[in-house]
Parts: sequence; structure tokens; C-alpha cells
Amino acid sequence: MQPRYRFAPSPTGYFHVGGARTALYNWLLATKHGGTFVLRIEDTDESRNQPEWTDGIVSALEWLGIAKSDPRFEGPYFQSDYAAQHVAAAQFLYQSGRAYWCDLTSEQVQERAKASGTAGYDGYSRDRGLEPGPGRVLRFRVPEGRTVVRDEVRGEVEFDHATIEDFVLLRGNGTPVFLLANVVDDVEMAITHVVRAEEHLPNAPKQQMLFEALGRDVPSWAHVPVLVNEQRKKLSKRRDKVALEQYRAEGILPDAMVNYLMTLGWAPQGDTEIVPWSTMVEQFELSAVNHSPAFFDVKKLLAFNGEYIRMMPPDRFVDAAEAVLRGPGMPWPAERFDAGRFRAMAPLVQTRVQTIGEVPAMVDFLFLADPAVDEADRAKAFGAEWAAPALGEIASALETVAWSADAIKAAVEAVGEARGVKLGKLQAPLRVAVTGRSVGPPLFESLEVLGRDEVLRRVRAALA
RNA sequence: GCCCCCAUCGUCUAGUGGCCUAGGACACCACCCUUUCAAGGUGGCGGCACGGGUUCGAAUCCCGUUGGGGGUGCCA
Repeated sequence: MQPRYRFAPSPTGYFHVGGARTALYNWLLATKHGGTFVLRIEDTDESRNQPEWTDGIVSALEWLGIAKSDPRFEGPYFQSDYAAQHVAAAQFLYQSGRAYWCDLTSEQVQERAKASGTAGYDGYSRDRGLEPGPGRVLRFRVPEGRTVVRDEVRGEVEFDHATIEDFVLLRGNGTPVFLLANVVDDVEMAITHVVRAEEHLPNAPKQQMLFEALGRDVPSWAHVPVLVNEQRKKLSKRRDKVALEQYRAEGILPDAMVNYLMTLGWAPQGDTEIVPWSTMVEQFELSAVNHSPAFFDVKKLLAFNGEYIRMMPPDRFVDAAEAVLRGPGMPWPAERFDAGRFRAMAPLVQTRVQTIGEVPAMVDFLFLADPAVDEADRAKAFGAEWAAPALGEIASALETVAWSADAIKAAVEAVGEARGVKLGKLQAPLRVAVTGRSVGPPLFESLEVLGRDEVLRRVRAALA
């Protein structure tokens, strides 16, 4: 039988990086084992559900390389479309004696628990033989005994039923809760492998009991560790940067994100963690996944991204960068962007950025009529007594020098030699005068690209 | 409180009883290269939480302690 994996996010308006990792695991496994990846949108909580959220999920998955058009991809299905099946399953459970109705409100349950000093529901209505009625919830009758969850990453995990209360299946308004809906959907969609985050581990025994009570095969379980922040807490939207879309907007490359996410809890063989997807598919297995939470380290993500940027063929880098440089939000008017200038500088920029988003700031002086000058940089560059006079001499030399990076460099060096100033220091005033900053891509190439007239204009303006 | 999971450098990990003087990556530091900054190269700093066992031999197996985390909803 072909394995069927599933990714079942609830729509939230952004795509969580933890969800991305879970999706990747499922996609990789489906690929590796010739199976199917089923996308199911768990939209049964009306309070957090907007139709457009689903588009966001699909496009985030596509960005990660999980394409809806791929034959291995199935869905999206919507949990809300299966409401009838959920209720039918609940009816079956009730009729077969595996579930019963209860008229206690959640407040009353809490009061009873408090009064008796115990936690959770105490089985108050187990044997009261209540009929269905308005406001009544259907609860699962947890049998005595124990459940062993066979987990592909953790091994066998045992739960004593005495610690599991009779949980709710149908709410007072008749709608199914996650525990039931999730299981019924997995049955409907013939899911064979459930790979999800560790926070679901406590749900596994309950759901396993449900599969069994429904007379269905229990899927293979795998609960992967959660992603945490520097405080070692589960990544949360409030405190942490968790939206995949945000990383995407900042210029993180999908391959880098995928590669980095895959190294959280797992590592490819050998001395490098930067490996192509095909290698990951080949080597990855759930039994090799770590059991402890992993810190989502943005710094390392950026390092990976830098690696991927440097690995890009130059043309692709140019394309990716141009998409940003031509886009909205640039500090120069669109018509001032000069593709030829950028293309000439691109290889020198490629080794100097960690994200595509850093490109504009690095080449802005090429397109700005008058680059803003960093005062601190200017003060430092022109602090020495020789600075202004030397720059004047450089300006004179640049008027006649052959206009190539090498020739410009030689001319500047000549000024330095005459004054006994090393090139490293000498270039500072020139750089600040032309680019506004003391750091940036190699200077002489920058000057060549900018052109003699503009360079001289800026240098004279700085000297004035 | 109760249930469950987990524990190797600061971080992500390799390691499945001898190959470990514990390897790599990110970060950090130094040096080299160098027109700034990067990139690249070389080197360095730094870890098996603790205590008991088991064994000829434990990072690796067992127990306990401590410390983290997750769950504990008529959310998913």
C-alpha cells in the first residue's frame, strides 16, 4: 500500500516556520516512499478562519517547493466539508456505547474538579444514560487499561487510561472537536502516516482509542520536537518572528530556508550541512530525528542564506536582485535604476550580502542623485589633515586618467605614494565622497561603473 | 498539581559499548589574503547536567536527582 502523509494546518493568516518544517517532513517522506502528500485545512474553528488564509498556505507551500500541481500533492481538503462524517462517527460511537451525553457546562466541570480537589472531568454522566439534548456534549467513554503509542521518532510511549479523562467529542452546539474531526478526516482520506509536532503527543493516545473504537487501523505516528526561541519556549507569534512570509520578504531564499529547517533536529551525513534536497530525501529518516526541541537561530539561517546566495549562478543572482531593485519602496525614482550599472557590480555584491534584501543599501549610490552622507563616516574619513588635500589631488588625476578600475586605482595609489598614505586609508575620503559611506563594494570598480563625470561632480561637491 | 517528552561545545548537530585525546556547522577570537567591507584560507576558544549502578570497558545501557520543554479547553 502506498503511504499517505498529511499536513493539516489551521488557517491563521500567516505561515508558521514550525508548520513549514512539519510540511517539509511530510513532503520529503511522501517523496522518499512513493506516497502522497495530502493538504487538509482544519477550518472548523470559525473564530479564526478566512478564505484567503488558505491561499496563503498554498502559496507558502509552493514557495517551499511543495507544489499543488505536483502529482504527489493532493488537496486542499477542508475539514468543514466533512462535518456530516464527523457527526456520523460520533453517532456511531454513541450507539455502540463508546460515548455518552453529559449536561455539565465547562464551568460546572471546573467547579466539581475544584470541589473534589482533582483535575478535569470526573465522569459524572458516565452512567446517567442521558439522551441527546440542547447544550449537552458527547463524551468518549475512556475504557480502563493503557494505550501504547508506537512513535517513529520516540519509540513506544505508554499512557495509563486512568490519567485520561472522558474527553468531549461533540460540543453543546453539536459541532465536533479537533480530536474527533482529525481522526475521522484521517480515516476519510486514508491517511497512513501522521507526522506532526510534539505538542500533539498527548493527543495521540486519545486519537488512537478513537481509531480503535471506530474499527479503523491506527496510523503510524511520528511526533517531531517543537521549535523554540532563545528562551527555550515554543515559538509564538507574539514574541518571535515566525511568519515564513516575512523571511521571504526579507530576501531569504527558499532553498536556504528548506535546508536550514531540515537541519533542526537532524543532520545530513558528512561535514557539511549545506546539501541539496535530493540528498536530504535520500538520507533523511524519522528514526534519526532528535528528540529534543531545537532553537530556531535566525543568525544561522542567514549564514545558510549567504551560502546559497554565493552558490547562485550570477545571472540568477542578478534576476533575484533586480526584482527587488525595480520594485516598490526603493529610495530612488524607478527611472533612475540602471540595469547595466547593476549588472556590472553584481558579482562584487553577491559575496557581500546574506539576503537579497541587503542589496539595495549596497548599491544605492549608483542610482541616487545625491547619496545621503553618513556623518560619522565622513567625520572619520576627513579627520586626518591629509585627507581633503589628497582628495583634491585625486580629483585632478581622475580628470585625465583612462577610465578603468585598474587605471583609477593606479592613479589613486600614486597620490598615496607621494604622500606616504596607504591605500587602505587613502580610499576612505574618496569612498565617502562618492558613496556617502566608508564601507561598500570595491571602490574602483564602483567608480568605473558610475562614470567619470558623476564621480568628479561628487568629489568636488564633497570638497566644496 | 497531574500526565508525557527530553538532556553532547553559547546554538544546531555527529556519535547507537571499545575507532572519542568527543567530529562538523553557526556564532566568537586570532592570523593570512586584501582598496573598505565581505568572501576565501589557517588556527583557536568551547561540551558528554549530576549521582549511583551494569560492564574488562561507557557520551553511548539501567536507576535516581536536577534542569528544560510539551500537554492538561465545549482551540487546533
